[in-house]
Amino acid sequence: MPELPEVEVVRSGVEQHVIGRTVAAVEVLHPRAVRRHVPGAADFTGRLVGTKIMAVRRRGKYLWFDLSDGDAVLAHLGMSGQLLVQPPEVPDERHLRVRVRFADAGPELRFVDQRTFGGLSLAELVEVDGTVVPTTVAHIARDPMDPLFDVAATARRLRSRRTEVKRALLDQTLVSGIGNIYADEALWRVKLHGTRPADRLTAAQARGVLTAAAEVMADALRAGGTSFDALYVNVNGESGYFSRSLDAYGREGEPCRRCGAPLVRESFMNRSSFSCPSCQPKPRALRR
DNA sequence: AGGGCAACCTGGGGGC
DNA sequence: TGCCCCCAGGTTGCCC
Repeated sequence: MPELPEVEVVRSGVEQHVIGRTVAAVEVLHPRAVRRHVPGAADFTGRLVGTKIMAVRRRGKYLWFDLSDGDAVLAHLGMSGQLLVQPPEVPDERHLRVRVRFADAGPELRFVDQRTFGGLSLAELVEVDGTVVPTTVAHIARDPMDPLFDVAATARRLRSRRTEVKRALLDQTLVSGIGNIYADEALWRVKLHGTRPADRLTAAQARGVLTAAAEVMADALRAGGTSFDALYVNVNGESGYFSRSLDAYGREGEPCRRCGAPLVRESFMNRSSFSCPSCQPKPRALRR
């Protein structure tokens, strides 16, 4: 499942293949892929044709293409989305949703998505806090790898949340790019249980978990992006499988790499959380 | 206002 | 073998 590192791998991979190229034709093969583009598929296609791709940018898990007309194509991979650069003669992928052909007749850009949680849309650009982003991304916070990410300020906001720390880490309006996998990894690194109340963390703990998230992401990025879902494939069609195994996520029953205790899996928001029962003790019941 | 949570999807896997 | 149910999970939108 693509989180920030996977999306960055896709961004940097796609960038080399599409910048400076003019869109000649767009084919929407599944309407759900452009459902976020409210004016509809025909509008999406019509406005995209003839524009040139100027840049490929990212914030958190969102990716967008700056266009020569001043707008942008926003892409979100959802849980199974892929952006592939493929020669036109390559047969369509089973779950191909959108195809972008270029005027130079070179490789196409293809959006492939089995579970259809992802999608593309067109948006105007707007400046938010000194950075230009698509209007539909204006509410998304800077991610931990953003050069302008403010650890101290985000830690203060984190400590003001009356919720559990893992919930807060997954809130893209507080800090973006962190999904279920990297949240568990960051919490493991700083020995905090995900149900710890955010407003009971010390300033050092709050800064620590955010810094840990950035470090986990940097490690994953160096390894080419984590993914153990065969659905995730990078821009060249190669699996981004992380050769270095994770410390917490998916390791139920396996020994903690710090203390050896078997990790446990707990249900959380209809999904799974993995943690070390010894290093990351659950908070005692708290009186407020 | 802000937190919590159902709904949106598909395919793989387990149980029977 | 086949059917059914569960599971994975990011974001939105709605409820409280």
